[in-house]
Amino acid sequence: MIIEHESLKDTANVLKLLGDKTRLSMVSMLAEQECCVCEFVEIFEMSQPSISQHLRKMRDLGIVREQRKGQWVVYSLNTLSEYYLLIRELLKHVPSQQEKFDWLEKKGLRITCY
Amino acid sequence: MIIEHESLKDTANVLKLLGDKTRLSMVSMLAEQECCVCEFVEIFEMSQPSISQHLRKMRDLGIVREQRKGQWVVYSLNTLSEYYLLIRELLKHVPSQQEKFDWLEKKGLRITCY
DNA sequence: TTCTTATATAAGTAAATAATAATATAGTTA
DNA sequence: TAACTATATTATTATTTACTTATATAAGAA
Repeated sequence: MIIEHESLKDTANVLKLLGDKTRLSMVSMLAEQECCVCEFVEIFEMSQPSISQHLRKMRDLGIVREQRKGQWVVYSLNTLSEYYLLIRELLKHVPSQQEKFDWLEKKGLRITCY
Repeated sequence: MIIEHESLKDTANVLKLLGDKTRLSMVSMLAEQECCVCEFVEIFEMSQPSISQHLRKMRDLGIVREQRKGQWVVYSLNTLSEYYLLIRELLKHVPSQQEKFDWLEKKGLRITCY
């Protein structure tokens, strides 16, 4: 398979963005399931603006996409991103985040209406 | 193939380190050929201490290794690093740095004694 | 030994980043 | 409509990072 190279600068930008354990965990979660902002807030025990800003950075690079569903904004991995393949490969080196979803379920904090 | 997962934190640290275009370019070069410090200084038009500090960070994480050869210190990719596979995969998303070696040759700055 | 070249380290500074607090916006419910 | 919940944005601050200058170390040459 021939991979069309991203530029060095572009790849560095993606790595810098994912070189943060909160954001890396977020994309890893999104690779498993969609997730809304308030769920991230609970999971990471971090202020809502902080979560929102992490998501914005990834949105700005086109890595994730947002979709409003009623009162919630649901985020998902943007499979059409030029960096999608790179990200999928990176995530092979990150353990499953399933336990975070399990924790949300257990606490009754999972938004299940979508 | 089963990949033994690095921890999320470890992977994030590697990505943060390589999320800098100078360091990403350095490892990409080292994946092609060994290189000494003074060559990096010429290539990146950056002060020697700055180059040295970039190398140190990568050395501290075990990504690269150093080997003194006479008056020079030659760096290479550490193929025994637990992150070697990850790094190889990342580098598929970075264009070849061959032209940098070509430029060194042309300028007569290539250290060829090793 | 002294001089030169190559590299590393330490200290200081400027820029970038991540977090918080405060505020604004948008949808939902009463 | 007002009140409430979810999310985004802005401004500020603290921390981190990358670079520079100055200095130290180490090897080779004179």
